[in-house]
Amino acid sequence: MAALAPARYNGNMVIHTHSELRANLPLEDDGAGLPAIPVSQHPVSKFREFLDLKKLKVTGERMKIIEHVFERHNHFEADQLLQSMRDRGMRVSRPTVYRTLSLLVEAGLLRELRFGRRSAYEHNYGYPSHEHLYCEKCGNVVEFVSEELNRLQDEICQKNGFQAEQRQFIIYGTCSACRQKRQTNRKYDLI
Amino acid sequence: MAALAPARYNGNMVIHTHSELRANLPLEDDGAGLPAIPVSQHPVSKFREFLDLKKLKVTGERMKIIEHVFERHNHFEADQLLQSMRDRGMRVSRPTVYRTLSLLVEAGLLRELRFGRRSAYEHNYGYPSHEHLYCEKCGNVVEFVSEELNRLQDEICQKNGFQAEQRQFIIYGTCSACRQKRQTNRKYDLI
DNA sequence: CTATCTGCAAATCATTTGCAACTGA
DNA sequence: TCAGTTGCAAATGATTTGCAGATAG
Repeated sequence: MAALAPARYNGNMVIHTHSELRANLPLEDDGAGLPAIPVSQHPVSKFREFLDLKKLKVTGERMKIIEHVFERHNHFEADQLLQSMRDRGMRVSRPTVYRTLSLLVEAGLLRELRFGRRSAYEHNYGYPSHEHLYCEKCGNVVEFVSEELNRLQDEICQKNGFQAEQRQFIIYGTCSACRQKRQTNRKYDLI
Repeated sequence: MAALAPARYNGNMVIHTHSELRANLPLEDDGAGLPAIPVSQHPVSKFREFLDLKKLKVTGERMKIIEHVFERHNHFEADQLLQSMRDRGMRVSRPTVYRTLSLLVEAGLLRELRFGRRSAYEHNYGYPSHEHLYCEKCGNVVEFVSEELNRLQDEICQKNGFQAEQRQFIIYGTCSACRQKRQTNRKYDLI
């Protein structure tokens, strides 16, 4: 049994909705993600509201970051975000990226994930609550939604007088693609 | 600081509050917990077997560490383990602690947990698989067992062709004790 | 104006590694 | 004997912080 999440998270996402909502989706997905939740405000205006409330400033850097982050639905790490912004010619410093990510989490716009030692982030606004299957071989992530899990959590929290703020349910293991690869390798080994 | 709540039993769910995980606190624990699983071998002999299989050596340091770790059922971090061993006059270096913890995880004797940035460890041999409620206010952890969750995991993995190696289900929030404290404070605020 | 930001360089902090001396099989 | 270990000091790598100059409101 390997240590927790040795593979570096590669930002690839394969999305699958748990069957309570949709029966057997193909494992490969177009990357569009789970169906978006209709929200009344754009994340940017939500963030402006938050900054206002906290008496913080709406700066060019903060706006560049949030716009970049909400362009696509994917998981990313601080460093990947920085790199991807720089690739597009947007100049921001690493500390500012970290500081802004913290604000976005505090504002409820992003959710922080810990697959491994580094923090990963994903949209928390306009995107349904979901869980993750993390492949330790290739670092891919599969998302799934389970109503049953919500129910189970409510039940457990109620019994313990616990007020849940958020949860992290990650199943670590080997994805179907990597299992097949392995199977192939095994055949070669046997020859 | 953290008063231990008594173990509580709720139908199928067995709940137990563990001692606080903060790095600055001693490794004290009440030693209770979920009911132990009967196992045929002592963890130490299991470890010896593992070392043998891997052609690794049974050293004094490794034995000191595993004996210390399996004396009590509690969660601990690498640094706490080191400190607690030193307090008892056992000399081991930090790198050796880290290296041995990795081996114990690899051998299936310990399970690695990540509540925060540091890794925490708990017994995985002779102790049932369980989940955690983590209080963000006081750092206390409540363990619980849910058969339903096992079933749910199997179902999800089967549907995704995913081979689960392990899982981490942590609910973050506020425990009942801290909620009550807060309630009390709130009353004062209102006066 | 001036409280808040930003970027830089340096600090932090858990964890890991290179290496020379040691030790179990 | 000698492959595998240990402890030390130093490296790593993600994240954070102090601070001087920049900027939003």
